[in-house]
Amino acid sequence: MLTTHRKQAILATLQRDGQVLAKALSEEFGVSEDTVRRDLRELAAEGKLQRVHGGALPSSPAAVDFSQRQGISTDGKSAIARKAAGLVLPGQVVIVDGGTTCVQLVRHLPRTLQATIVTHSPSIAVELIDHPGIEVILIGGRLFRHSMVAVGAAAIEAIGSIRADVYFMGVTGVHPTAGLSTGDLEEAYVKRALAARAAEVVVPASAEKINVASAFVIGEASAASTLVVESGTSEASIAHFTDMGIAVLRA
Amino acid sequence: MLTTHRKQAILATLQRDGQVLAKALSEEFGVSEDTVRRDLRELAAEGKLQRVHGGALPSSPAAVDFSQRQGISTDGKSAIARKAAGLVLPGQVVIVDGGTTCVQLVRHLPRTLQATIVTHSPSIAVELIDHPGIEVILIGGRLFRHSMVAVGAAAIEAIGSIRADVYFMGVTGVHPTAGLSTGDLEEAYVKRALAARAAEVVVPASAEKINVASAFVIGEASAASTLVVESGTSEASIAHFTDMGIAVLRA
DNA sequence: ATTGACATTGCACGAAACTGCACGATACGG
DNA sequence: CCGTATCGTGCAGTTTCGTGCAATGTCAAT
Repeated sequence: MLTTHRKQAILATLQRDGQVLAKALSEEFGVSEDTVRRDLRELAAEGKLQRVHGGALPSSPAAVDFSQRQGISTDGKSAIARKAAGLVLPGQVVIVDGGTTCVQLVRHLPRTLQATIVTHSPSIAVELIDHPGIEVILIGGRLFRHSMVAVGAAAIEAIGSIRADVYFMGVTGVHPTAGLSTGDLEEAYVKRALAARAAEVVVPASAEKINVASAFVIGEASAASTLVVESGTSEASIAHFTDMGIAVLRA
Repeated sequence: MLTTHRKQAILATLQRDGQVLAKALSEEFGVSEDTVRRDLRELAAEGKLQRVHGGALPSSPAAVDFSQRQGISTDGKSAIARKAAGLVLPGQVVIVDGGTTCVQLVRHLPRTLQATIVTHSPSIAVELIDHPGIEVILIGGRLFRHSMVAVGAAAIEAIGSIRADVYFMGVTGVHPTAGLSTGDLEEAYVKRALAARAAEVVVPASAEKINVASAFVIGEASAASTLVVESGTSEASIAHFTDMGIAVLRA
């Protein structure tokens, strides 16, 4: 394992969980705690995180609290979310994934919208409390801790009785050949099941996800009928996708 | 648990409630009171809070988040919730209803508790994000708008595969003859189904619910194995329930 | 192919931090 | 005034940390 990869993984874990423990990291990567401590020290020297006894915390508390917990994120992501939200038509049945981008998306839905929203994310459900016109269908199951979405057999079974017009799928990577991917196997299964039940699959793809392949494959890139990308995305980066017949919207 | 994280959590709790008690914090974090006192002393030295006998107060009164505090009643309801939360034993499978009292309840669960919590309320699920030892099982279904809990056939079916030790049932009325009742028919069905799957049913009953009958009956009062009432509740009001063999705890 | 400079890693060992317990002191309430 | 709860301090056990050092791997120049 490359040192650089390990450091990136540490930062990703930190971003996701809000904290990391030196001991847990050493077990996860199969290296000694000394090596992890060295990494943490160096990352702290670069200002990427804040070193504390036993592990590390984000350099600025706001970084994790706002972008992860409360969903406030970059302008690009917000623009994508707004663009994607505009695709929802009154009366439609819409599936919405968990994840920060999708939380943003439902925040951009008109408060008066009449629609049915299906979700396996409690966070999404809570966001929709004050949308009186929206009927919310919650997919149950075991909650996967990191992303707080329902997964497992119960979720898959419940999904079987859904028939939706659009599915907004959150992914961690969109790659021309490796396809759509995410960081957890169980999540991949659920996303695949959801995609099978929707007439259209829309993937909000912020800049850092384009041409990236994560550990677990959800399906071919063409499983997405539409990609929503940031306005600054280069034409070359998206040419592969348009060639495959995928519609690409710029936010 | 990271020391730094614990201190942050103490400050967050202080911000939310306007005060913290050393004893309560030690139980919540699963550390000795000495450790909590040390934390409080150090935070006081940094000026982050004001140390007082028994706990701590915000350094400046203005620091208290009043908007959040409105939701946190320091009165009987909070005491009931704390008392009820204390009934949960490590390793148990616990069903938690929706409703404000139950949200309070999970907030009082120790952060280090190892347990499985089953809920049909997205709000409860979201509250449990930062309890790493708790596995959350989400019951899906159509979300009943008023109380934001899953109801309907899908919820009933999912409940059928649950087997729990305790069920914390939120009700709007507890009456000696009219029994347990709530304000919505669908909710009544779900609560009945949940009660059937738990070995013990605990009903937190704040003062305004005692001897009240709402529109839809969940079951006989004796369907509850335990009532948790406010400390000021008169002996006469609860005599009927103890006569029925229901345990009554005073918060 | 060999050599040397350099980076990376793991281990050893003393230092520092964290935690819980014991004990006496202090504050609170009746 | 007294009993109880809370507090502060000292101390020991454990965990984590930082540094020095040796072993291993990489890469380029010879």
